[in-house]
Amino acid sequence: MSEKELRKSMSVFPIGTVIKLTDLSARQIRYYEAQKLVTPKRTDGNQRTYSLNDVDRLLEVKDWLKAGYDMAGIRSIYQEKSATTTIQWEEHRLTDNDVRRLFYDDILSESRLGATTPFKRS
DNA sequence: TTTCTAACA
DNA sequence: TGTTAGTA
Repeated sequence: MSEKELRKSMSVFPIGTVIKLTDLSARQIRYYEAQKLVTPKRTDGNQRTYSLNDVDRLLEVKDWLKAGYDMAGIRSIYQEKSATTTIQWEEHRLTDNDVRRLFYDDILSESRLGATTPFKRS
């Protein structure tokens, strides 16, 4: 893993900063952590500290939600293991972009309708 | 002041 | 998900 990636994985900001960066509520951010969508580190007084990668992941989660995914669906998208190598990380990005491209039209139509119309299969 | 956990009018 | 209570 390059130094640049190490920095992206470095947990540095508190939840307050993440809220501003993602426009998600603290409630949602903590809930997504419980769903294993992000894994912030804990510091001093049990405070959560997020990395750039965590913020990026949260922003992607917002896209999945807009595309109509539910927690279970998003959870299945990222079922990565503890050891995330550089190559696996890159592949993960490509996969995300491909899927996002697939739902591009859906996301646009959702925006036009102004309302969220969840579509899930069983 | 900010964040944390737990719980619910 | 929002929001509130009582802490650290």
